[in-house]
Amino acid sequence: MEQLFAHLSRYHPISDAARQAVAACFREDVHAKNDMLITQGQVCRRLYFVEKGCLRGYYHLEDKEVTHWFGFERDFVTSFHSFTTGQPSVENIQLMEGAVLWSVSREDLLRLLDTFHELERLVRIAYEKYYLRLEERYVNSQFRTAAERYEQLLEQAPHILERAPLGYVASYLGISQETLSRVRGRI
Amino acid sequence: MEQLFAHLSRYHPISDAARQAVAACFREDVHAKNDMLITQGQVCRRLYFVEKGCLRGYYHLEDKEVTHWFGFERDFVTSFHSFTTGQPSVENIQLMEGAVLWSVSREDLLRLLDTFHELERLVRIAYEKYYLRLEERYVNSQFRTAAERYEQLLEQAPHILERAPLGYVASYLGISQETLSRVRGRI
DNA sequence: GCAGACTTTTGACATCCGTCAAAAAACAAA
DNA sequence: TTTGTTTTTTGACGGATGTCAAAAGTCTGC
Repeated sequence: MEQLFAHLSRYHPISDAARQAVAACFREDVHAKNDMLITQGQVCRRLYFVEKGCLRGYYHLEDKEVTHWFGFERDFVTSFHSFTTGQPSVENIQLMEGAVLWSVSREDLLRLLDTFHELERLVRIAYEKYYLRLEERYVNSQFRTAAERYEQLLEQAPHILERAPLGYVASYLGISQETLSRVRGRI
Repeated sequence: MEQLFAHLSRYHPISDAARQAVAACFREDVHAKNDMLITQGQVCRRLYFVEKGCLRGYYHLEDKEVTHWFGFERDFVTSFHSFTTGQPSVENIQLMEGAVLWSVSREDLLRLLDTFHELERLVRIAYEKYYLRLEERYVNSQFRTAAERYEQLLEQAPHILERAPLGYVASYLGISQETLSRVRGRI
């Protein structure tokens, strides 16, 4: 829980009152490797904070799995579309390692944002950062060769390569596993 | 200005007090076709609302221009990275048609969000929607052929094809102009 | 240490798409 | 209309990358 607060205050300071309210809403869960947090078709009702471990979000395209994000320590993860709209998730969330997660329900979160302007602001700022991250990923994928994408990842997120199998990473980068393997061998 | 309020209240209702404060901060500007709103290297200090007209954001990659978004009536546009971080913009914003824009400075906007929790919430909700849009674009670009991307655009944003030259659209889709032309001929 | 499962690499081949160059078409201005 | 400019199309070609298939490597549990 301390880790959660430490991370939250990097977005925006939190008063004691808000801190207590947050503490009352978040709950801790332990998950085993390969557990599914959310399966496609379910509604994702919770937002998760990763204290320990890692997971991935993936969807099915034709008969393949496409991993479109990884979550590690100090990341917030959820099926964002499902969580914000209440519609069934198109993606699956799977534990890549055993993990300790803190989570809050959509209703509790909205109540918190309603009560504490400072938390609404914190979330607004967090969204800004997450948006920038996604935008950067988008720009870095368009018009880049397989080799360039791999090198970019190696620079910007080497931990992904250390903790995720190549097959997942390949689809994350938008290339085939075979191409990624060859690119990697060449460098 | 009425159009701006009408659009804002689609995200979240606005009280009279907030409405007056917003009205005091936004200003109207008219721009001519091909005007540059922001050039790469400048800091983008304002957020723009498009009342009439259209524009595009693009950046340079090697010796090409890559258009990475279009803005039309009722869109908010800015160089998001520069606007939120205060760093020089990597992108250029150019008018594709003469336009009527309403804009607010970063300082005024932050003051508004500080004073009115409801506006902070409105922005938080707007960010959610913009994030989902970007995410969808991202997913729709990865692992899709040129033809699929074009068809997707034809379904989801035909107005882009009606108002932007093919060259801009091609880079927006992440393909070459020649390929887009061929794809288009085949359908 | 061995069997079975999963992951990564290697090879052969086809194809989509980018590039370069030129023609055609559309548009604008005089 | 005529002329010049910009945009779009067409053609020829090569290369990067996907696909299929099999081999090699790694990991796990008994």
